[in-house]
Amino acid sequence: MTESTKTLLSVTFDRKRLHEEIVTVIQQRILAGELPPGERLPAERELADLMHVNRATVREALRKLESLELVEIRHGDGVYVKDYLESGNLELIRSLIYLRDVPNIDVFDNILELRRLMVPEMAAGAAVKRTGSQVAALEALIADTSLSMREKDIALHHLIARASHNILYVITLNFFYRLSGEVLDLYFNNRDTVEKTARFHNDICSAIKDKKPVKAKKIMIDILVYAEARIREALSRF
Amino acid sequence: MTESTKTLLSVTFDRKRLHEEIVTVIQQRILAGELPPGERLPAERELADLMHVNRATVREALRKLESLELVEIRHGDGVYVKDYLESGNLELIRSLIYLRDVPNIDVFDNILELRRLMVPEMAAGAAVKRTGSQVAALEALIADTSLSMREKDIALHHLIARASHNILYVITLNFFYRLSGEVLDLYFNNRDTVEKTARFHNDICSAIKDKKPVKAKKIMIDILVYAEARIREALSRF
DNA sequence: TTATTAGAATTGGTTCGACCACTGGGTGAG
DNA sequence: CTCACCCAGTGGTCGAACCAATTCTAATAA
Repeated sequence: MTESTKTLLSVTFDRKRLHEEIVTVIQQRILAGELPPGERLPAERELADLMHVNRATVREALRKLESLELVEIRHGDGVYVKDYLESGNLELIRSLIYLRDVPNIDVFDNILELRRLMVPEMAAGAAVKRTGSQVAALEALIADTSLSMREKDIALHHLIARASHNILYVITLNFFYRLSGEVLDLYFNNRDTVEKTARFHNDICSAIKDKKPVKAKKIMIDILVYAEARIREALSRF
Repeated sequence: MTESTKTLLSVTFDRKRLHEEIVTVIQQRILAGELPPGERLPAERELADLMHVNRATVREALRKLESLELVEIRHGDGVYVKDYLESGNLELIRSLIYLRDVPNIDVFDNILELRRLMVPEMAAGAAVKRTGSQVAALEALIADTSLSMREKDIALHHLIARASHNILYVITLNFFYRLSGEVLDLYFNNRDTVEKTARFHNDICSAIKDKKPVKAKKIMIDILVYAEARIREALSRF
């Protein structure tokens, strides 16, 4: 009996591991501003008592909060809240979206904005730097009939990111996709979109193969504009 | 006697906490490809024996590796290596730069490339969305004489990021700065640069105040091009 | 009185040993 | 051969103890 709460955008919160619950509790309080930067958290032993868990469990939670750059742990001193606007990690965005029960649309807009800036540039980079084998991989992917259009689309973006030879594009793109699972379901649940996507795959692949960065960029912008319109449309239904 | 190793770019590795050393060891082996994706790590108890530490310490290390998305921990099963190119975290970039003893210049180029794409766009966004109080904060910062030019520059970029009203710019920019501490020292250790920076601060501030996004973007591109040239110059001396 | 310093109290870091909870695979009943 | 069950292995949590770094306090010396 796994207690799991499914929410919009398919971010699944599995309340199983105890230390994860502790992370959630403290994280939410920090992001909500209840624990302002500079504030000192109760001692580990005290937190353990307060939350009725073992100190080791609290420590594992603190380890996570530390790697999110939400707190700073000082040996012999204590645990202090950091200003996430100055030190925060991209992973925080995920939590920020779900701060309240309702997804935070502003943050989602921020993500789409950044995506629209980066992804076309990434496509242009791929059109310049792609290797022969990367073109082959793209063509093989497009020819593959065993995948759904959604899987294909994600894999294609991943290949393009790698072809751009900039690992930051690869990692950032993964971040975007990790955040938008369920939205993608809505997006590809549409005959028009599937057709358009297939055409897009062929076009972008050709542009990259032919080393036409400007063309690749334009194609990417077009599909993103279309996709964003669809996504906003789907989101507005909530 | 804190054992601390200072390296280029001022990333300081303090080998103090035991669990952090364990993270480093395993992380390096994963990034170096010795532990390929899908590979199963030894059991916690076994790792503890191998590294001559307690299991609790190993667990804290695994917690960190998990939040770096380098491994997946399955209750009752084991710990498995993930493909960091498909799941990795931005924080990984930091480790990737220092995989070998020598900084990885390719990754550094990747960062500069992304910065050059994002920061001008961020400036343009700020010129459109900035509030009155944000302009006031910018002007106050420029007038402040108690800060070094370096501190001012970082603070100014931070303010511009916030004025862009896109939290992803804020967080990504922090990431860039966290990565380039020592390079900035080299950069601002130059009279010409300091003068140019002061002028830049005034120009970009005016453009944002006057709501001239195109102008703000151009100013930002100019200074970035100049800065990159300086940085590469400094780096080439190593 | 003021500055210094030794030590006590606090807090994070690590260790040990035990038990719980989930998984996967093997084993025996049908 | 199939399936249910069980058990060994593995991660998750617990409790208590001790080590190590920091901070605070109060006694001491200038």
